[in-house]
Amino acid sequence: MHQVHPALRQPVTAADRVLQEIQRAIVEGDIAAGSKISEPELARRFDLSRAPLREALARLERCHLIERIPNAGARVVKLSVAGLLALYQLRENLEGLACKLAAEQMSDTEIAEVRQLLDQHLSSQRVREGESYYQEAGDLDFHYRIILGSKNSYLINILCDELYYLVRMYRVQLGMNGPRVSRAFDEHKAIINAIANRDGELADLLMRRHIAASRRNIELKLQQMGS
Amino acid sequence: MHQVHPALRQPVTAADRVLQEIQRAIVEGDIAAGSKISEPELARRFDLSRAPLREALARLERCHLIERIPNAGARVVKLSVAGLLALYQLRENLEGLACKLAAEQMSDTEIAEVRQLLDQHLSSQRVREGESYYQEAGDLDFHYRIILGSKNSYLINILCDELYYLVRMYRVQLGMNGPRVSRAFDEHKAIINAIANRDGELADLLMRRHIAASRRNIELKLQQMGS
DNA sequence: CGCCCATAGATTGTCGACAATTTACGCCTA
DNA sequence: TAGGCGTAAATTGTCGACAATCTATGGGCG
Repeated sequence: MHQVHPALRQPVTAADRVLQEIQRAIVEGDIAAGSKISEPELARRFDLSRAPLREALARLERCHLIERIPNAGARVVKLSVAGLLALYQLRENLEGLACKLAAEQMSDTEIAEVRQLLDQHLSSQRVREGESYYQEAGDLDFHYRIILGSKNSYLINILCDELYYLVRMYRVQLGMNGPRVSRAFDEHKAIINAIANRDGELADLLMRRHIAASRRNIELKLQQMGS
Repeated sequence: MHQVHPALRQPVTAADRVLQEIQRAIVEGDIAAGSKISEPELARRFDLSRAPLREALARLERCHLIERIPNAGARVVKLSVAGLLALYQLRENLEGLACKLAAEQMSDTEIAEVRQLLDQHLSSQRVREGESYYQEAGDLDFHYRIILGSKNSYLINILCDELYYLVRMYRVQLGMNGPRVSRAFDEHKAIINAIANRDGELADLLMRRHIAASRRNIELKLQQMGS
């Protein structure tokens, strides 16, 4: 039996469970962005001691959802245009690389499975027109598959474990909707086609554009909010 | 007063201190690659309780120096050709990006400081011909400056906090020496020149080649050892 | 003889309390 | 009234002990 990647490992310890709960709470804005994290309060709220809670906080810091200062506590990260640009700058590059590697590394069956996934999304999208949650989940699922397809464990770790929660936080709290939703499907299709043709260079380019378009969408929302 | 980057923050807590000690021990092979980490043993050895030690272990996992399995403990990472390739594949891309950004973001004074640093290295190299430790430290210093020059905090975090200890581990344990040492200086010079000319594309290319050359050097060593 | 299972030992995960540090408040002073 | 200082409260960091889980050894069974 081969070891599954930590990113999709199910929680076994109390720290794992509380981590997932707090992650969800922060990503969905249930715990407000910029607010202070109180260890005693969270410990009471989730009914466990501070030891596993602190373990969870360490991992939250790892995925950039909180910022800790020694002896002074932790704060939930604040969303900003500058932060979004820095994050997506990196994402464009890394997921572009993931595409290039996936074009070399993914097996034909893996590629077929991703195509099947896209067809599945397309049909469910026709039914639930404009339903942004499914789009969100479907988009993530697509990106995950490509990233895993790169077969580079360090790259997988950075994207799936360390950056994606923050990406989701921007997307959930600032919303992705409008005409982007339907276009994203076409872009996904073009990307997997390039990978199927083993054209890593093109897949890289298309993924960068895909992510840049997504960034502009959120950037606009952020600026609208700011004004 | 603005906040310094965590990468060069000095230790304030016991967990910070023991982290640095264990990091050094693993990187330099003082704690053997592939060996099991025993929490009680390390706690005795560094004369502290398991709480700060576990905090340190969490961060060691973050920079890929150990691998943990829930309820089963931690092992020091094993060096391998496959791991080296995956790591350097990522490094080429990320430091290439850092160069591109540095060409846009670094101030003229920052660039001048890096040039001064290189001159300094060159003169000290002439005196200590072939001294690999200084080369090692100097090379790291150069790369750090470029990375910090990118001004992208996520990129800085990944390279300086999460990947560089492992890079150093490969370099220290498998050694960088021979003709590479003197060539690296010239390559550094060419890279900072490209950045000074605000030619991000060239700086990117040169850095990728620089890192690829370094990889081949270590790869050779690893294969010699394996046979 | 090899494989499986049970038990004993050791290790990791979790808990509650104490120590060290930071933050908040009130007081004094200029 | 604004600012600085000292104390008190709260928070974080650390400790030692207990509970849950895994590993290893030995015995039984096919």
